[in-house]
Amino acid sequence: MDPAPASPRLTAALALLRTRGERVTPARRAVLQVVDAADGAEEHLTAEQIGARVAALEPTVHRATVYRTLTSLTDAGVLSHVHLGGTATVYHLTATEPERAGTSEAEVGTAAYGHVHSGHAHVQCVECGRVLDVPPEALEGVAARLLDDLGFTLDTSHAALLGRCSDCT
Amino acid sequence: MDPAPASPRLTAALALLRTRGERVTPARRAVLQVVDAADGAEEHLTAEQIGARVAALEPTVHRATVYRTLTSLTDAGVLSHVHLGGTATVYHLTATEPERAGTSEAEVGTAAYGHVHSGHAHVQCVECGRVLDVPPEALEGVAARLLDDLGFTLDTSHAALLGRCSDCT
DNA sequence: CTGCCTGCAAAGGATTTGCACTCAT
DNA sequence: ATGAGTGCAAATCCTTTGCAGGCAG
Repeated sequence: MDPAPASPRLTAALALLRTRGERVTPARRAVLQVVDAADGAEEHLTAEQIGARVAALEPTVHRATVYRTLTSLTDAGVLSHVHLGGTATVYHLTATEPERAGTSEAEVGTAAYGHVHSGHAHVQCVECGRVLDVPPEALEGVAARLLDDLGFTLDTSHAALLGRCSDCT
Repeated sequence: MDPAPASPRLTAALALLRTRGERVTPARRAVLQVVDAADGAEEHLTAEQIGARVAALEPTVHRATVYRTLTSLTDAGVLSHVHLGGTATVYHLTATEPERAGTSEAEVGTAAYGHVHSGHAHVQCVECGRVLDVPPEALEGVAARLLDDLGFTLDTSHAALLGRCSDCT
């Protein structure tokens, strides 16, 4: 009856974690669960926010542990982070493989573009802070050019571009 | 005999400052002088670094004042900042008009951070931290697309893109 | 069992704020 | 003169670290 009995991505993450020789503990499970849930809701959480939710979910887990966990899980490749607005760093599960979000993405109408995960790039509104996902292909041109001209390999999903969203223009 | 008797840009900045109804004080002069000097050297300074240099230049100016000054000068439009690597925020004079830096830029300096100025976009190497300038036009494609699809107005010079430079690939 | 991971608590570093005073205008 | 700007110092905020004990493997 629970809506999300055990996200397949969460399971995969835990498996990967063990593969990497890391231990699976309650704290790590809680962190991954929180991040996975946020991913599903297209939310971008900072270390602090993750800490808060973990605290709500598993009060025995200490803040410090959350920070250490985020670091080790990222090192292990289970988590990835994106730098937003030059200020915040948000975490998400490292998408092992591109998933097919059932939703009809590609739409522009409302707010977001598509979903989180994989190689998405991000843009953030400097006014309202909202984060929008951008299909990686949107940056292909720049990426190619940077590689050509500067030999610079662009990581399209590591940092957010800034600007103003339609609501704040 | 001083190498930089009084940078025209510094003078202009001070003038603009007054125009905006802001007062010209020793502290602000010092901050602007430090930032202008760094600009000339194609350096990117964080608030903290600016604070350090101001302290060396004008020991009576308090750290807190530097922070407040950076904020007000930015609000006044005299200074602008760029977010690097998603972590650091660096300041530079707002280029009132595109200037011709005598130096042969476009090239990657030696170590540290590189470059500044007007509408340049920035890319930063996640490995060595080096910052490269990118002509704004390189992002025109993305910018157009974001505006079209999302109504998002991209600010190409506000945040740095991340990746790996040729040396660190 | 062994040592990786955790809880706790205290340290740390960067930025901010209240308040009274000073100086630019 | 008059209030924007400043100095000082304490207060925050977020994150990290040293240690001893506990649990995963």
